[in-house]
Amino acid sequence: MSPTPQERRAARHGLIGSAPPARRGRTAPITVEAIISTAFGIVEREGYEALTMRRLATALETGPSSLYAHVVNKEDLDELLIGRLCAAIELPEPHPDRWREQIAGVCAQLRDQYLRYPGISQAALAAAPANLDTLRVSEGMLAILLAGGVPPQTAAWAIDALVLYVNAHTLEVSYAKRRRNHSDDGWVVGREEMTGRFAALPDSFPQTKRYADELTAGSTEDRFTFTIELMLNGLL
Amino acid sequence: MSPTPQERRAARHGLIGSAPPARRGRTAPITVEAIISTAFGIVEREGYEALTMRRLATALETGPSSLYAHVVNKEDLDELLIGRLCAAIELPEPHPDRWREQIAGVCAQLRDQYLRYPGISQAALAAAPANLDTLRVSEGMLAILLAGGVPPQTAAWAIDALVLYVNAHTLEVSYAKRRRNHSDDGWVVGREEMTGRFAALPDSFPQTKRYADELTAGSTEDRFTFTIELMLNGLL
DNA sequence: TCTACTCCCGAACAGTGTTCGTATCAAGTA
DNA sequence: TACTTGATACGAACACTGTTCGGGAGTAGA
Repeated sequence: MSPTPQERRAARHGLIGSAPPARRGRTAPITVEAIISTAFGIVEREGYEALTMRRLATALETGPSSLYAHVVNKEDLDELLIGRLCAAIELPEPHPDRWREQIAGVCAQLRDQYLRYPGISQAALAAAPANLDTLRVSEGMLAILLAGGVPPQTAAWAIDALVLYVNAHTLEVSYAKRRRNHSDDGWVVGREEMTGRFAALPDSFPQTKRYADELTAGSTEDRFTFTIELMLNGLL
Repeated sequence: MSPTPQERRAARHGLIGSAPPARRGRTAPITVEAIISTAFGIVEREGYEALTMRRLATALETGPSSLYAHVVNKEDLDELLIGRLCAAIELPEPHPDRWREQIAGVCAQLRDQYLRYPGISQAALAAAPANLDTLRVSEGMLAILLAGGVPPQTAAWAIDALVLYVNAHTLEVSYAKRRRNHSDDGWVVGREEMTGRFAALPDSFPQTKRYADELTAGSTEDRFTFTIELMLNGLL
């Protein structure tokens, strides 16, 4: 008996490994691998919101129901995607003196991956956090922090905070970019117009008016590194 | 001519205030106020994912299309909800010596509001960040940080980081709770089973196995205050 | 050749947000 | 009083979404 998608999912969560199934009489057989790669292609080109089962099926030249032979759910597909995404993260060998830049580097890798596939952080936030691939990067980050002399309890909680922030930050950036592309409304505005709008606020916003420059300063990358460094500062 | 929903939205984003429309021949006239309050009721009882236009319409004893006379979009409705939610935040008078607890208190208020309406942080993350109500709490937090002696640029960026983390944290907690309620699968497990599962990992996860206790330690509230304090530590 | 067993997929179901055209009703005006 | 005006409300429909079911197609083994 061939594995049901549920069994595949269980195998992914556990440690069982099975041989891949043989191909059939299609031009390109539908495999979990093919599903994942075309899904990534769709997300990279059109964003995560465009990744629907139908869109994915037509990209594979088939119907939506064919996907459910290899994938339990859309939720399951999302889990596969973020697992694959985490598997691409390179974890450096922990070096006690360079723990800060090493952690920052891993976070930057995560950010780049998430931004390469816009909106996929939504799936990352919703996904079960016990996936084996996500656990791998947690393990790597934990090793770096411990090598740097961070206390275990602090390190454990800090990792959660860091990846949570990376997820949220990339999600917000993707939303902002989407809003900018869908610029049907005049709501999304540029930097200088934002400053002017802050300056034109009623007097019940004194600080916001006064520090409009600071509030709108910095690229998204600046804000990202600022926050990461901010969290890293308190670890020792 | 009565205001279209678009005009209402523009009025909310700007500073124009208009008189409420007169009521009609319904038992309870359908107003933006009624829409918001019943929407909050639905989210509080059944979660944000249950808040659909149809569900909201039937709760108001009408059809889905009737809502679009008062609300532009579902996105617009979401914006209204998080605006209302932010309006309920009490901002303390800044006290230079107590800026840390004051900021932590505001964050805790935000967290409690978000957790009271599970899943609504999703709307908060997607919403345009320039809403007047959200700007009010930003103004309040900025005032507290400045009074505490935090440099303006640091304060401005820290506020973004803080509210972003609060959003992400509450969203994750809501997801976990939903997963626990929908416990059709046996995937969601308790604390001790989580620890055991970590301990049973393959040897490629040495640190995770070794520090399984630390990784699963602490309530969600502990982790929340830890991260907030972590970020606050680096501000001076 | 016949059977068993995969894999695959068309059709349909129950949802979702949203729009269009129309009906209903209060107020203002001749 | 009769009539227009204008806003409010809503039924029906459209284009989507994820998902399930029953059967079709084709290979592998007996």
